[in-house]
Amino acid sequence: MTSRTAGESDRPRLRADAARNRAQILAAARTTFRELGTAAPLDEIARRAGVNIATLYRRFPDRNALVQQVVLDGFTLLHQAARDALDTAPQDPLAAIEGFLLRLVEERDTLVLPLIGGPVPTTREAVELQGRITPLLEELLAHARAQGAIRPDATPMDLITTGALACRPLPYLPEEQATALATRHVHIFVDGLRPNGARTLPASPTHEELSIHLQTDPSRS
Amino acid sequence: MTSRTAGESDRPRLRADAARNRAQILAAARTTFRELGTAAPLDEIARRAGVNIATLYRRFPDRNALVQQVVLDGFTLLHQAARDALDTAPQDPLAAIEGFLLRLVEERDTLVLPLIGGPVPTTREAVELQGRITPLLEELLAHARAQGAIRPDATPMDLITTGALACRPLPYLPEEQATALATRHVHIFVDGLRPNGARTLPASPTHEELSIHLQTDPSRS
Amino acid sequence: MTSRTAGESDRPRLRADAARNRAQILAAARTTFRELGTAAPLDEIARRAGVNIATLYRRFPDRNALVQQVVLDGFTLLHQAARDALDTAPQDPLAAIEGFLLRLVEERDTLVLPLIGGPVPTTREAVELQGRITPLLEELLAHARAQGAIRPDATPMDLITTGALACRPLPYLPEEQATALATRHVHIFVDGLRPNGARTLPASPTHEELSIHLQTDPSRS
Amino acid sequence: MTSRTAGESDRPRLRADAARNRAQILAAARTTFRELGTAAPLDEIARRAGVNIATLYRRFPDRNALVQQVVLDGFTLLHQAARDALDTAPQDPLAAIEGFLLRLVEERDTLVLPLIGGPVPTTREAVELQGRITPLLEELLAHARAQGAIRPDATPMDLITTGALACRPLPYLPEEQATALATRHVHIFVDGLRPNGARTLPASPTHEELSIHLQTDPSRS
DNA sequence: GATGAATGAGTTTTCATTCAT
DNA sequence: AATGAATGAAAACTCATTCAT
Repeated sequence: MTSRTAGESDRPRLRADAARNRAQILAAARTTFRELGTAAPLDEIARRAGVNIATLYRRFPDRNALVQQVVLDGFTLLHQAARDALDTAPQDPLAAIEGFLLRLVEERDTLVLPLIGGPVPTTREAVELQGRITPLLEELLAHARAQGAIRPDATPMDLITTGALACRPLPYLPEEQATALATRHVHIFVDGLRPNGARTLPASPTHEELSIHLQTDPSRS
Repeated sequence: MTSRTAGESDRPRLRADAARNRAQILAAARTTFRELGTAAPLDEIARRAGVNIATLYRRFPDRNALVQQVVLDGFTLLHQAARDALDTAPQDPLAAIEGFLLRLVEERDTLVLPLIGGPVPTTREAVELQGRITPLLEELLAHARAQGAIRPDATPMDLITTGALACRPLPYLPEEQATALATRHVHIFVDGLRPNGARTLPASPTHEELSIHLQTDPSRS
Repeated sequence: MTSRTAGESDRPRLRADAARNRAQILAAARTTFRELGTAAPLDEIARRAGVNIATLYRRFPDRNALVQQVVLDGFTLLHQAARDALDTAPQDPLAAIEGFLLRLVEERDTLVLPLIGGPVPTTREAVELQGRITPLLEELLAHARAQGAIRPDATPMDLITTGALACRPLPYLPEEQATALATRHVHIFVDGLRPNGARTLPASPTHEELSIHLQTDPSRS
Repeated sequence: MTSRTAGESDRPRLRADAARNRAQILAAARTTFRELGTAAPLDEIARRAGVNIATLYRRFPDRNALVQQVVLDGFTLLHQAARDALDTAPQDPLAAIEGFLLRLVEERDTLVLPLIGGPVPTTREAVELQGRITPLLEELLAHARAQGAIRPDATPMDLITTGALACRPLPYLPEEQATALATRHVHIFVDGLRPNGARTLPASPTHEELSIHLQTDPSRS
């Protein structure tokens, strides 16, 4: 991945140093949001990025602008991961699903915010991107179902839920160990997706039901 | 569960009204920490508990004292859930494991903090309790292995990781739907624990490796 | 000095435990006021006295009541010291003056407040007592002047100023050393009071000028 | 004295407006500490300095940083006064000593804190400066002794004690009258320093004994 | 008479945000 | 474009005071 972030193409090209600062701010924002939540002090983010707080404000006029860019970057990655998984799905769809989930775990530093539980995306770009992901996952599952490689009642929401959960920070563990644990978790989960001996799953809320609730932000965090 | 909270027995008995306030403060703290993180404003907790902020401070001299009591209460529940699961393990050990995980999901309001990723427990009581949980889970797994009901490489840490992940708040969803999604997730995960067709799991960090890192708190949150 | 404090005779006799508490509160108040000023937390005084804050409030309805009692006790001591000095003045008036000042230094724990720089006395009793002290000191000086034992321009205010200064806490020094330094200081000062080779002193504000200003309290401290 | 304060040279140069604010904060701190003690509300200091409380915090991260700078400024003045006194000592050493003490009284607004009884200096700079003062006073006394102008047993500590006492605020008196009283006091004290008829002084704690105790701060005040 | 408890009103400290350099 | 500086507003924490036991 390059240092340019999603959605940047609309904007006038930044001076080299400004672009570097912007990237550093976003990187600092991601790790800080992961550790302290999206209510984390902006000072702290600026400090970690090595820039003055006023520089952060010049790039992102308010907290939400920063949060939304982080969200958008996350959705971009998520979308890309789903597309890439779809490419390999015809050969081994379950491996493709597992690869998709493991990639989310690996890149979860970039993904803190966009999954269930993150802030509601409010930019047009992010909302559109979000809408394009579920169909891709549905398609991924369709491949697997067609080959009898998966229990028939698994849904895109189950994959998103798993991504959301497995990407959550386990903040008191070093990266390596947290990744190892999350990887094992995904591994077992994917084994549970196989059809042999699968029990019937309890009912899932529909995507529509979920969407209704994804529009209101209960808090700043 | 009674309204008395863990560890209270050491302390001089509180007056009835004070005990009520204390319980309300802890309940408010749990929901607030879930929603806003452990850096949440203490005012907010006091407001939700219906007491003055100074009353909160009288009971809990600083934020950490409150956090630690919430952690302790969580470990108490976790310990009890493990013990109860062990009671039913002889009949159907996998059902006991699933019941254990689903109980954590159901009672996750009380469990926000004590699992991996929560604040490091610093009180003697909490540390002791924490240390007693892994052996119980090991015993639970031993039952399942003895009956050939589970893949042999699953560890207590896998169960704790799953509990930690599945209990994480999905804050933009109403309780009911979040519970439904987490329940399905656990269901699939438990199916993945069965031995038939299980692939070999990647390596797990050992309990010792993990313990080393659970002693330092990178931040207040 | 007994454990009864000045002005107590007006009040109904206290129960033995209450009297003990009252004395402990006053002792704690004196040391606390010396260390932290009269704005010191009343909690702290109650804590040092080993009683509940509400008990302090029962004895002294507000901070000023406590301060005034400490002031009154101080004036009582000051008055007594002046009277005692006067008794020995005929033999050696300069020794009497020195004895007076050194006694103030020794008992300065009880004297923190009543001298120049302390809170303005507002109770009738304290004001009366205060008014009786200057004449006693004037008489003491008259003896000394009559015997040619002192420079003629020294005034009661000079003695009070010296008492006020020498009684000030030097809080980072242990009692013993602070007393030693103050004792030497008084010693040298009294040598400076002798008439031989005395230079003329600069003008003193009159007692009347000073009195005017002693009626307003610039702050709570 | 210029508007720059001691120790500033280490720091990056402040912007002109910031330097002005800093000086105003220190001036306000000095008068406020004199009146209310070092536990005085920092709001009050900010208010008197005409700046926002947050501006005060930007310059001085906590109360102690402010206190220490005031201490340091005081030591700087004290050191300078001792050096200046030494310049005039050869002609009339006793006048030099008296001038030294009277200068402290006159400038006592700047000197509230650094003498015995003030907060223990904790910065390297202040400790060094403090250590350089006693030898200067010893030299001053040596001149006086060499000319037979002073009682032989007077020590630097006696001068420091006198400075400490004479500089103490007499807060219920207007400056002018407090100065007049302190001036008379110093005058008499210096007369007491002369050798003629001097009695032997009681023992003094040594400088070493005192130093031991000057390293622990019994309280914030 | 004494105390545990509660609270309202501070004071301290931090943070988001804007402005001047 | 970036930063040092300032500030108002919020949050953390303390204290004086009163009440109920």
